[in-house]
Amino acid sequence: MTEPGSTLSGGETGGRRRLVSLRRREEIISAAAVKFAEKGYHNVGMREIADAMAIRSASLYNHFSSKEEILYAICLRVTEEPVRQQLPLLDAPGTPAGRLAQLVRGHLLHLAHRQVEHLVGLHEMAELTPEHRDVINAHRRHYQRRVEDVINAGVRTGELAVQDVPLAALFLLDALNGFSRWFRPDGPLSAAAVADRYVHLAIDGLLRRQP
Amino acid sequence: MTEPGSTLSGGETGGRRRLVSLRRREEIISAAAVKFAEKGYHNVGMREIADAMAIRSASLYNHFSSKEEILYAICLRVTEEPVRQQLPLLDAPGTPAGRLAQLVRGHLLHLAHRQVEHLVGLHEMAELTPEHRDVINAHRRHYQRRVEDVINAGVRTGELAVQDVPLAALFLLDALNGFSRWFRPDGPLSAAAVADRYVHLAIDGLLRRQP
DNA sequence: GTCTATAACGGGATAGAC
DNA sequence: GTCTATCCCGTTATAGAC
Repeated sequence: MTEPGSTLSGGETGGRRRLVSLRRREEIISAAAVKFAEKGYHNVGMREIADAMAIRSASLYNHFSSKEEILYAICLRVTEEPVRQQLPLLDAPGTPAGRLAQLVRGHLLHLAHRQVEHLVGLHEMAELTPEHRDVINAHRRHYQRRVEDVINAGVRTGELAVQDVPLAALFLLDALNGFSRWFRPDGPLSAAAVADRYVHLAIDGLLRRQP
Repeated sequence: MTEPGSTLSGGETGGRRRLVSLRRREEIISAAAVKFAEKGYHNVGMREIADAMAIRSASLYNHFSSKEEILYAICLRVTEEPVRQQLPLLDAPGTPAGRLAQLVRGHLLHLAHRQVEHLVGLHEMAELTPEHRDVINAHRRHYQRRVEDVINAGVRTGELAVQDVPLAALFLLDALNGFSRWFRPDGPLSAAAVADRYVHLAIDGLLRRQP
């Protein structure tokens, strides 16, 4: 009645049932992400994650079949979620440069919104199983490809001037993702303020829009 | 006679003695860096590092007092060494933009030359003791500060046009450092070829030299 | 779904002979 | 400086009661 198999994680094939259990999963993911970001994946035990939830470590195995599954869920949040939430910005109306500007902005805001998860996802990739790592890398490559596509579109319309598009995309995405490592919500600039300036640096500078 | 205290690591205060022992240290650092980059710091045991050197794990403690000291030595290679070897490029003759271009090139070549060490240094910072982490961060900040300085100099001469210099420096350095994560020596572009294009993207694009 | 209790394992580090 | 042998501790994960 209360749903068996809730420890099975990956597929998420089912439908609308198991509401409470899903909530619990999300809470565990968030709590674990904070700890992992703070101290590193291997310096956080299941006991410590459980402590943050005020339960015992054994109880975590009702929601995840292993510690690695928790890490995998965190990594999905910062790869699959941007694919679903940010990439549609590239299909909106507007010129390629304008759509790319919106993506850059959305990308940075997502990095700020899910900062701890991004920190974990960037640093702990090596701890995933090869199968899970492949899935994560596929999401990343998909995202990167779409960025290359819109830059190419901008080059065709003459809005952008880039010689080596894949290389420029790498340059850009590395610059953006670095943001999650140094941004502090209580710092002098808000995420939105940084986003404004990064959009200007990237579009008007790096990729050179012709006026 | 053969030097006591060779297990003491940090200071490096001494002079010219202990030649053999230093060689051994360097070999251990290199071997460990390869393993750490491959599998992650916590997935490599002292036994595995020792295996790569064809000695027993206990013998490693004649050269380093702990596993963390090995990691610290790796991190120094990619923070202290660039400060010593790359920053002098900023004191060479030439315009600010020209000197910065040489630094960008030298930075990327160093990232390629010491790629495994950079991968470790970027990913395993959390495993250092707070004291060691402070030293590493001080080197990083020093390097970053010098980059800001040369950009400021370029702005003053009118060669460069940048509104928020610290932010542009972060953008640039994040883009450059990302290179070590995706570069493959056996890939289509050599490190020098990437460096050429990155110099162009950074100086002529991002920071906009006036012709 | 959570608990107590514990199994099973591997890690870093040390002692002391040579 | 390297060896053999071992200590000591923390880890993930499981068993089975409630």
